[in-house]
Amino acid sequence: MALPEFKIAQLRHFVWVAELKGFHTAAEKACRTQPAISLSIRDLENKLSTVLFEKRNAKTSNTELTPFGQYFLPKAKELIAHHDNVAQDMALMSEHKTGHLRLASVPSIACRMLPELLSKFIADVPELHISFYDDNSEAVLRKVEKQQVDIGIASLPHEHEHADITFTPIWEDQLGVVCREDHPFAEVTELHWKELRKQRLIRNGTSRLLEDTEAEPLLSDSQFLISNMLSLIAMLEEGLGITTLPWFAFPKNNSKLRFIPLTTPKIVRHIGIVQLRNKSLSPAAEALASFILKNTNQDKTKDVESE
Amino acid sequence: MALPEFKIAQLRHFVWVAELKGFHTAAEKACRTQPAISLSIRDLENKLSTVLFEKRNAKTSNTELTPFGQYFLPKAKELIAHHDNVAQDMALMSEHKTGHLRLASVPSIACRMLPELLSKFIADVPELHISFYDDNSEAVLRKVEKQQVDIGIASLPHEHEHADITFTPIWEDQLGVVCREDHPFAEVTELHWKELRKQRLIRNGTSRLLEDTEAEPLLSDSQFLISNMLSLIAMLEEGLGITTLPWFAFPKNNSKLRFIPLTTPKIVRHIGIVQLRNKSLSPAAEALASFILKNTNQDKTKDVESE
DNA sequence: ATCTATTGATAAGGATTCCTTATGGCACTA
DNA sequence: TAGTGCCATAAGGAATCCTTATCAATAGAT
Repeated sequence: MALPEFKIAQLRHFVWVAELKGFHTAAEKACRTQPAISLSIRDLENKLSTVLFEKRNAKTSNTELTPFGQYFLPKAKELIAHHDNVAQDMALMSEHKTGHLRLASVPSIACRMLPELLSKFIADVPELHISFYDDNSEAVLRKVEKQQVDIGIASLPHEHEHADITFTPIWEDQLGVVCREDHPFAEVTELHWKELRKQRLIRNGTSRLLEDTEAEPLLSDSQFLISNMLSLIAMLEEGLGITTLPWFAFPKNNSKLRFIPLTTPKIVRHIGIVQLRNKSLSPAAEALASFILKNTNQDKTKDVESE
Repeated sequence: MALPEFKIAQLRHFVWVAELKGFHTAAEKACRTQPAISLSIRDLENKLSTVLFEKRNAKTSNTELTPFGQYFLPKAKELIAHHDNVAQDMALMSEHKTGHLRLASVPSIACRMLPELLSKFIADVPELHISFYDDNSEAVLRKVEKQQVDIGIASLPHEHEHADITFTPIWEDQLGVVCREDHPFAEVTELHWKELRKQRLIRNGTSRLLEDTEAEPLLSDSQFLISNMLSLIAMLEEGLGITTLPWFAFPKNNSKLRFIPLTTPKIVRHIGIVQLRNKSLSPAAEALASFILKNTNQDKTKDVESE
């Protein structure tokens, strides 16, 4: 005979009848009528081709298990417990309350936007584990492609258009000039690239944003390249020169430095969420993506213009 | 939301689709049509409120799991395995191929009938564990009452009628006289109790069967009481005297001794299966009981008369 | 490019299962 | 001997499952 296939509800009914010693109380607990429980138990007995409960001709009016039923009871309970564990686990998982979320982001967003976003996001999901990596855009994209990360935050260079990657733009990050507060530029509100030619310009990791723009000549003018951001800031504070930075990379609350938008050319990099095309996100990643989307839509451009 | 309740078949479908990488092959394996599998999976996805399989716009035409599905797969497999373990175990149990059977019997049946019966019974149930006890009828009954034993083989004294015990008679065991082959009785085919009065009668554990019969005076005539059966036989072989024994207690294949039925009074003890009333037997015990019944019905009386 | 074969999704109907209300039978109680 | 509490049974409706038939999309072949 083929192995029977138990239904979880059926097993629950059995356990309840056994433990509450009665069909009526079990029916109550199961939110069913008593005949439903009767049929359920009978079906189970047929599957096992054995009787589970003694016939009630005993003096005690309680329904009692047969030896076979006693043998079955603990196993049924274990099976139910196992099922419920899995069900609960999967429910938590699909409500992204648990699981593992791997995230990579470019440093500027990581410093400026993510701290607040992530702390809000994880506020009500204490069981969710998050692995975070920060790196430049290409590295972030690479991690996404290699599935080392579930979701990435980066800008999308043109050479990546071909890849199996979906890009959802979120932030617009405008390039500007950074100088010390006592620099003549500190007082102006916008700058033309040609105004920079007389200045001592320090290149940095973000300088290649100037490539393919009319301001490209600045790159060859430049004498310095400082790729480490902390060193760069220190040099700028020292008055060694000026540099160009995207707004998000400009350190927040820095009192010694000023950020002046570059208006000609206006260079904007679009930063957004990067994920593998044709691959669904885990519920947690999905939740984070929509959370970011929801919590940034309204101030997408304001962030750039304000302050 | 209440926890979802998975169906085992549904989980199987999921695992098959995942492992065979396709709905059609899974449907084949499940002996269902492809739409059935589609619906089954969709139902599961609704329960989990998540998608399990990537949409098939990928270049590879194989259906692939989502990360969530990958996380679910091993758990689903474990749950199915657990279920099947229990189902298999219970199936074996209900076919009495496994489990534990505790049996007590009076020694005569234990020696004369059970060896053959049990060896036949266990021939095709190698996983069944049997615990066997032999003792006199009262002790057997006590073990049954105390549920130290699932089933007993004994005769039912009158003082036990009241108890919660069911008795199914199987064998009729006739009392007879045992003497050495060179004794004058050895040649006769039946005896009257009065013929024993001139003999040296040895009492034994079974002698109380004579109580409440017209042959009761024999008990007070008797000079010896030997309760150990082996010693008793040795004494008889030595020609020390004669005794009364039920036929089943008379050692099989003993060439020195003879058994002569006592015809007046004809004393018969009924031996049968003893079990607790209102308590079902385990499948193994049930099987043994009906096995014994089936394999002894036809020669119930023949055993007593023959040889 | 068109055709074909294969894949999964969808719709509609029938079959099955599940659960309900109503009722029956049995044992214990008063 | 009627009453009460328990489970079993019967019959009908509701929900579920599974089928056939069809669609839509893709990949490979001609």
